[in-house]
Amino acid sequence: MASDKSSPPSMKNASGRRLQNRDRLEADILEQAVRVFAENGYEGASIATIAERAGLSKQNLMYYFPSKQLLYQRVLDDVLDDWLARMDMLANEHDEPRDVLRAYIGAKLRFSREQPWASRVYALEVINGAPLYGAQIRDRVVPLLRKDIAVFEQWIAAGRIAPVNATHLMFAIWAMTQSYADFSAQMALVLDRKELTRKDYEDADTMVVQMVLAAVKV
Amino acid sequence: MASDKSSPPSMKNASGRRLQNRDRLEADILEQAVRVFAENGYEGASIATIAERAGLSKQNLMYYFPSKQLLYQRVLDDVLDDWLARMDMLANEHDEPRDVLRAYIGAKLRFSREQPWASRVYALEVINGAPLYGAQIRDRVVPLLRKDIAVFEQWIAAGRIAPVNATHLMFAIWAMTQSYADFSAQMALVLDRKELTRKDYEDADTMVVQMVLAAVKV
DNA sequence: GTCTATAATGGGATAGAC
DNA sequence: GTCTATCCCATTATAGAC
Repeated sequence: MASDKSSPPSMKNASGRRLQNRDRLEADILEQAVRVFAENGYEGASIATIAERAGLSKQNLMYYFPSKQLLYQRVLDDVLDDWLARMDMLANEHDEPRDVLRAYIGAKLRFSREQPWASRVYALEVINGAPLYGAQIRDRVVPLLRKDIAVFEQWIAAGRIAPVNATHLMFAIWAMTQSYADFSAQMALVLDRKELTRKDYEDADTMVVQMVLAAVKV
Repeated sequence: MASDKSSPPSMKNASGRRLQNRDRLEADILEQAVRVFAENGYEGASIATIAERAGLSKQNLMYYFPSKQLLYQRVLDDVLDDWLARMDMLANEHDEPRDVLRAYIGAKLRFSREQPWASRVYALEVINGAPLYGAQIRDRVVPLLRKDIAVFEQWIAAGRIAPVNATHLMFAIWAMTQSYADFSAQMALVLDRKELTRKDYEDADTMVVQMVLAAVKV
């Protein structure tokens, strides 16, 4: 096109291309934002730091995200989108409990390993009592947890797993898998390494699966 | 005493009494500080809020704690003092593994229930990578965890519990018990109550003990 | 869409009277 | 030890030129 001169460097096409470009920039910003929020908390994170890491000015960042709170909520939205997509189809009451539990633990641990910042941002929000995001947790996370707990209870009613407190079983699975993101700094100190290795996550998977299956006797 | 006039209202005696008074005030400040840090994170917490809740001016607070960072480190010191005192004598290789594990889980869960703010302040620091307190964790917490892990390993070597990865067993116990403080907001949402009850902690204890004992087959 | 400049606020910290 | 007053800085956010 002849009128390309007034467009940004990488915008070579029409509106589709422009949208793609904007999306790419937003993705860069969000990728840095989740890290900075995880490392410093909401108040401790500064727009300037996020902008600098994403390679633009803070005023320019605020052109894309008009306020810090909107950026933060978008970060949490994306965290939940990713996590819910991974965990959604796992609990099916007709599958073998053993296989479902293995898959569930595996998926949750994989999330902790692949998206530790996402896990940590979410954890920080929950620990603080979810002041900015409680409604979303109530509407999006809690129903999913309850659905999974209901599946556990159906298994118990059908005698397919040992009778345990399904709710606290879910809390236990959540806690153990989540901690490999949230407490990895302390774990690395105990294990005397700079950071957790793939082998550590495999050992974790073995241990957590072993504990859960032993508890429900399958 | 006749010279009481120039002293603070509650100071009725000599230096011993004055010290007691100062200690009392520091304790009030620290009690509020741990809550405010837990609810807002280090950066999100303001000296003014802590001072207001403790019933004094922020300038007056800074007479007792010259800087925010010193106050924060004192809070974490006290958290560790309390926690380490509760957990210290528990792991004795000569006792019955079953009893030691029960006592350990019980003590850690009790700490989550009685000192949720302490748990959360510590968790926030670890999640953020322990930027201000890593050295203390390395020097005070990690050795204790390693000692307990070593006891587990001696039990395994002696055939007193099933062969498991002792380190990850410890991580699992830590994660499950810790989460009843850190994630209680989310748990309360799932359970549809304003906050966790004593009964919830009892159910938690049952579940965690059941999982750990099943995993090590005792 | 990106830049310079700047407003406006909040919070940590200090000075000095009493 | 406590108070009033104030400084100083970081940070969010906006205005307006280009």
